[in-house]
Amino acid sequence: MNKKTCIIIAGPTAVGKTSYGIELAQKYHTQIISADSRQCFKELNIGVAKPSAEQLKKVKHYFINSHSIHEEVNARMFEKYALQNVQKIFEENDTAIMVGGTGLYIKAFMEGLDEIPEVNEKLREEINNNYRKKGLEWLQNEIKKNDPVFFEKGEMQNPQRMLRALEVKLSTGKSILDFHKKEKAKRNFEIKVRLLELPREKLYQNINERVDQMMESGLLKEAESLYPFKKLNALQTVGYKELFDYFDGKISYEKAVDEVKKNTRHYAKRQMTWFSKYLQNKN
RNA sequence: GGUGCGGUAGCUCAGUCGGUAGAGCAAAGGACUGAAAAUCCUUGUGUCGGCGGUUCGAUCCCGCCCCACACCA
Repeated sequence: MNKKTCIIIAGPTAVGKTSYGIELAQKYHTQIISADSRQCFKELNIGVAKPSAEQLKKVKHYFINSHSIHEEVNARMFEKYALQNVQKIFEENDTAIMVGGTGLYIKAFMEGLDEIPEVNEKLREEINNNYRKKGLEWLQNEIKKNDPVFFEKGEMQNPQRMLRALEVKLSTGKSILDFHKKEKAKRNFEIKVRLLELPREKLYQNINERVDQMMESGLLKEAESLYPFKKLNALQTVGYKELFDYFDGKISYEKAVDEVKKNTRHYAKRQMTWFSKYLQNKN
């Protein structure tokens, strides 16, 4: 009996994952699960370099336009979503394709995230509000008082991690770091990885050109329509937040476009760092 | 042509009352378990415009030259 296989295509933004993935999916007559934390939002189009309507017609994509910016999407949720849908693909195919640049999501799919109990919504809000009012020092002190393990080993300058650590500790009584000791999850299918790469210079050129194309395609208008939602997590996104700053009069239009290019380059670099650590070409 | 103000890290500039220099931004590297296109950490040697002079010692003082800007002719 054939063993089911998921081929994962990963790599930095603007390296050419989308078209390569579609090519491969057509070859295997199968479907694609996107692993992109922003392309899943139906309200975000031009700025996230989503596959075109034409491309989406050629091959069915899961996790594209599947969610709204008003919903909460995260790595845990993606893991479940992707596992469920990869099984669906396997019902009719021996091969499934995953395409994406969100390293944590891919890792969650491959190895699983450790089981951590749900955190009470009110507690989360309370902690966030306190942090907003009282600042980093307050957060550091709270961690010091409540979670000595994290205080010792965690990132004590990184509010996002600290906020998460504190909510976990306060709601479970255990340090988040103590949840991280479990083994990697086993999957009942085979995983192959194809890491796409380009010389830095070429990649950066692609990025700069693509941003110019996005602006020509009407990204400014798209961002304008999303401006009312700029506080949402989904819009903490390169290509939008810079234009919001322009709308707010903080920077000029030219500066905003330059910032989009620069931040996209930084983003690509972070992806490359992540992938070089967690993924190798496995065929 | 004259006067004034400058020429210091890729960019904007600070500074050294003379002992070969430092910030921000850019750039590079790294981390990463429910915000991950997020968030955080690390990294600064450069003929201090050129040539002379003074000095034990000049990027800093003096002279000349070159370049940029502003104003006056």
